[in-house]
Amino acid sequence: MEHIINKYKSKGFKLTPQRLAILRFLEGNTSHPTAEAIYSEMKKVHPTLSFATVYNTIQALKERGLLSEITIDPERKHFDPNPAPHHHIICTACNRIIDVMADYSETLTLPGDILDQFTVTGTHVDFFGVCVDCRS
Amino acid sequence: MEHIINKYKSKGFKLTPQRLAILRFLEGNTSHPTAEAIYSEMKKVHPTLSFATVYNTIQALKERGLLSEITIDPERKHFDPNPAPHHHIICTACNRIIDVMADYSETLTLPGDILDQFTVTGTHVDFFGVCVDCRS
DNA sequence: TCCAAGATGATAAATATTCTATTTTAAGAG
DNA sequence: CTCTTAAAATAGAATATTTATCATCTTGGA
Repeated sequence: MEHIINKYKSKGFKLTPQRLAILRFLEGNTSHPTAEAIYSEMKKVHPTLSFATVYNTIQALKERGLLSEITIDPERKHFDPNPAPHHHIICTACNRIIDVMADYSETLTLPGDILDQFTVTGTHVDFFGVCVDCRS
Repeated sequence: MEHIINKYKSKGFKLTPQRLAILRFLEGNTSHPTAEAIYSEMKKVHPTLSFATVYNTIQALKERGLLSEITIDPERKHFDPNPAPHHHIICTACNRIIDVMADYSETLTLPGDILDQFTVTGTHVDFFGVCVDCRS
């Protein structure tokens, strides 16, 4: 846990117990939690935690490029603490989101007329499907 | 305009003036409006229109596969009346969304472990960039 | 140990969307 | 053309999500 403290202190985070709990929860987390999921999980450890603190921490992480918003689920935003570029697949039945670790950057070329209009800064692929658990 | 009436009647739509105005506004519309944009545009023609009617019509169109939700903009949902599969690029400065008419279906192959877990039903590519107007 | 910047938490507010109940209307039957 | 009924429209309340405000408290460096 020491390395987490150093990691975020070096990024300019002031580390309070609440914030540290959130950072530890997110570290290496591949469950793509919603703000609500983070909040209710943290409530167990810090019952006085407020939603504002969750959103503040999310905001601080986003500003430093350590967390990204996932919009694949139209119902609500999910968050992903993995800064490595990757994609996602969502089960349209249970809304579970799984990482898709593949690099499509070479194949996703834009039509010429759009290349003239835009300077591209990023790409993200959303896959939709039904997972084995929901197929039965 | 006759063909719009027939098109939607044959799909089981009860055509009220408000609904018809929304359908005409969306027909061939590539501006990817938000619910708010549809509402304020329709207000000009039907001042008594309520937001519920906008959402009801959106819902009815979605159920019939004639409208899809676009989640590329984390701020709000946009809607696209083009049922043909395609992708989008958003300007991260002005939030303008443009269609990307390209077929990547051959190149977007999933890693084997995910193919075992999911039956894929669809794919959508989000491109992020800055448009010429915002670059200056 | 002290201080200032920044974080917390309660609350209010803004935004987006859905729901409820009532009134109105479209469209087919007769 | 009128009647009937299912569906749609409306207003407004309700819910959910996210942001803002502000007084209080805490972290971390001087």
